[in-house]
Order: sequence, then C-alpha cells, then structure tokens
Amino acid sequence: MLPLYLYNTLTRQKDLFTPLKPAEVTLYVCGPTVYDYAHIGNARPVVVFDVLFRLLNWLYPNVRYARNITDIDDKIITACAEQGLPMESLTRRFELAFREDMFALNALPPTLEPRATEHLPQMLALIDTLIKKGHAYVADGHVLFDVASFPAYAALSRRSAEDRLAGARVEVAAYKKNPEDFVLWKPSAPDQPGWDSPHSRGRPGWHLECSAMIAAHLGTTIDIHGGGNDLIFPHHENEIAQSVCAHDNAPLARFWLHNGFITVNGQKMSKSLGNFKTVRELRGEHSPEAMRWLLLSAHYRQPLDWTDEGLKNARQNLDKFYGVLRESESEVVEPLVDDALFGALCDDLNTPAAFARLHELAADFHKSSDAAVRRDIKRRLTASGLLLGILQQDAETWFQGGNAAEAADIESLIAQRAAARARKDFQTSDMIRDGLLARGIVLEDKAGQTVWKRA
RNA sequence: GGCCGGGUGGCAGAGUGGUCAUGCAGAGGCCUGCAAAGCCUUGUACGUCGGUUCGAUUCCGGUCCCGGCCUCCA
Repeated sequence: MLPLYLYNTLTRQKDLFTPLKPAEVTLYVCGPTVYDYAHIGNARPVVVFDVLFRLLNWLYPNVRYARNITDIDDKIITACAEQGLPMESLTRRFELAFREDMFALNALPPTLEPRATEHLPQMLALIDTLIKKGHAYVADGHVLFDVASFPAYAALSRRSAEDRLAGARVEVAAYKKNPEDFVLWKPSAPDQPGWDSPHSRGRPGWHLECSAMIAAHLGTTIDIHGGGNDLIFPHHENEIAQSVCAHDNAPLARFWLHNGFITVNGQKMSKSLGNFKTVRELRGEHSPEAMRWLLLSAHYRQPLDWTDEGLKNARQNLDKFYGVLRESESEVVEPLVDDALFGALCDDLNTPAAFARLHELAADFHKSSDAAVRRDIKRRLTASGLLLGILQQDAETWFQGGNAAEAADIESLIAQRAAARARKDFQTSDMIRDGLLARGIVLEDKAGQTVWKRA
C-alpha cells in the first residue's frame, strides 16, 4: 500500500497520513448553508474531498465521512423573512438542490449528512459542559465562549493574541468579557426561529454545530477535517476551542485540510460583480463531467480560475479519454490500479499530475497495436476514472448524448455516405459530411468504420 | 498593520539542485480520397537583486508585484 501524504494546515507541511484506528478513517468536511443554490466555489471542496474520500476508501476498509447541512443560520432567517417562507421549506428545498447538483458532479454521497436542526440537544449539552468547565459564560441570554480560558486558541491559523487584537475591527458587543469571545447561543426575537434552553429561547451560534455533530457521529478526535481555506479563521479555530475544551484537551482533528478559492475570469466571485456562478446554471450549459475535470485540473490548495476556455479544454481532454474507451468498447474490463496515478493522488491529491499520467496512458494506447497492451491501458483508465470520479459514462453517451431519434437519422446519413465512398463518389460523401458538420456533428473514419460525436 | 499563500514558456498548470512535466494554442510532417481522430518533430519558461554550490527555476536572504484571511463566506 502506497503511503498517503497530506498537507496539514496544523503543521504546514505534508505529513504521512495514518488513521487513529488502523482500519477506520473519520473525515468531516464543512458543508453548505442551505439558503440558496450552490455556487461553483461551494462545489470545489465537495469535489476535492470526494476524491479524498474515494482514495481513502481504496486504502482503508471503513471510511466514515460526514458533511453537515447547516439549516439554521442568520442568512437563512433573513432569506426566509424576505421570501415569506417557513424556514424548513426553504432549507429543505436548497438541501435537495445541493444534493442534486453535487450528484451531477459525480460526488459520492457522504456516509452521513447531519442537519444542525436535528442536533439541538447535543449542542445544548456541549454548551452545558463548556459552562461547567469554566470555558463559557452566560450574559444577557447569550452564552459566550471565553477565549481567555483557552491559551492554545488560534494555533491553527498561527495568530498570536497581539496579532488578533491588532486585526480586530469588529465592534465589541457590551455583553462580551473579551472582544474575541464568540457566541455559543444567542436569543431569538419572537418572530425568529428559536429553541428553548436554560439561557433563553434562542438558537445556536455560528460554529457550534460542527463540534456537536463531529462528537455525536465521528468521535472526540477525528482523523481529517476539511473545508475552504477561508474557514481556518475563525470558524475552525472556534470549533477547535469548543471541542478541545469540552473534551479535556483531546484534539478535534489530527489533519486539517483546506482548499483554495475559485475566481471567475480572474476576479473574485461576488454578487456585486454579477459573476456569481451557480452549479445549477452552469450544468445547464456545460457537461458536469467537464466541470468536475476543471475543478480538479489545478491542485486543490491552489487558486483556480474558472473560465470558458478552461471548460472547453476540460471537455477536449475528456473527449480524448472517452475516445480510448470507445475503441473496442464491447470489451468489458476489470479495473486495474495504475501505480503512477495512484502515487500522484497519494502525494497530497496531486490531481494535475494524475491528469498528466492519464495523457501518458492515452498516448501509449494509441501507439500500441498490441491488444493486450491496449486492454491493460483500458483497465488502468477505468480504475483511474473510478478514483477521480470521471470517465464513468458510456463512451457513446458522452459523445452523442441521449437523443435516439436524431442518432438514427445520423446513422442513416452515415450509411449513405459510406455507400457513396464505396463507389468513390466523394462529392456526395463530402456533402453529407459537411451537412452533418453544419448540424454540429463531427465524423471520424477509422478502421473501416465511421464514428461520430457532437462538436 | 498582522497572518498565510503565490509569481513557471502565448494560455492553463505540475515539479525538480545538474536528461521530458502535462494539456491547449502555433509551426512542420506522417496517416487519410480529402478531413477528423491519432502519431512524430518543434519552442534558450521558471518576477528581480544578491548569497550558498562545481552547478539553482528548485536552498538562503533582500526586493518588487499579485492574491486570500483578519467581518458572513467553500
């Protein structure tokens, strides 16, 4: 078994990964706040950590992967008020949309998708523990985490207390003992959703659900915690503070992984710039598989620029591999793990290097006329596709799409063209080919057979 | 201001102390009736200034840019 190295934000280096328990891996990734459609930036961690999930599943017999659904949050409350909707109808709708979009991107469902609203008792118990242990205090119906009680605070982001003070720009609420103290529980106005608690009718604070759900489903210390790099501070710091203080200094996670951000045409996505790209909208215009390819075409920690050219490139690349799989398609092959590709993924999920290996395999395929060699390469491509979550479609479906009536028409024209070519009537055969091209159909003559694809 | 990344050939994007990343685009060729696909060939790339070294894009230091976080955010 190849060793897996992962870049750990905690140590700022690639560390050899081994799970706490030999045969089980626990993975938690911060999931969506369900108040709107997922944008392409939301999709990056989903796809990146999906590759990690697939890789871990290959390496370990039991991987438990939890990705939370944040269905209580001030943004949700605002959206509901604006749209006049009950909270649950809004959150369930966008939770479903999220699942559909991520499914389209071929991300495997996590083992668990716990909802915040279904873990109020656990969150309240956690608050209770923190108060009892002297890490939290009640003020004005709020419960606040006492940052001063946790000297190791902000170790993940490596910010000293002075640095944090220097950077603080937020107005300090009067009920806070210290500016950095963060809310574990806050009171709700009568028209806002709330739950009864000893402190007030209110709702959980920002970071609490992750700590509570990790403890409830995965354990006190998990192997890997993932999310976008914007979450390092303060979200993950606060999760750590809550969990570590509640659990007598047991670490929350051993490996912290963070993905980089996406820009669109070189610009940060923002609603004011109007360049906000939702997965839903994009997958109406582009192949979701090409989107996935593009998402994996840069290393996950690097920034990724989302462009039409990148999508076009992704699609062309996929054409190449489906072209290989299309040849001798009737042959069903057993997947065979390619060590070079597997090794690239084991080196901190180096998907660009993995893609380069894919190109090498395709070139070897075309250069060889040996059936055994070609079969071996197909097996490797198939296994690689399984790891990366690509190349899972039927090749003809990839190239031709689903329209059976049109396909029959095209096949009939191809037959007419073949007849014309047989009698060396190239004028007619070229006319048919040009006519198809005008319809966006590209023909390829190979080995006495003509195949077609959509341009 | 503090913390953290990054500056690689026309573009995208890996990586390494001293022979190739890879893909797209471009040029030439092979194959093809012609194409398409594929194959072959082709490009003095590593912000800048110093240092270490036999040798640095790769290590160290300075410097100039760019980006992210510090406030809701994947």
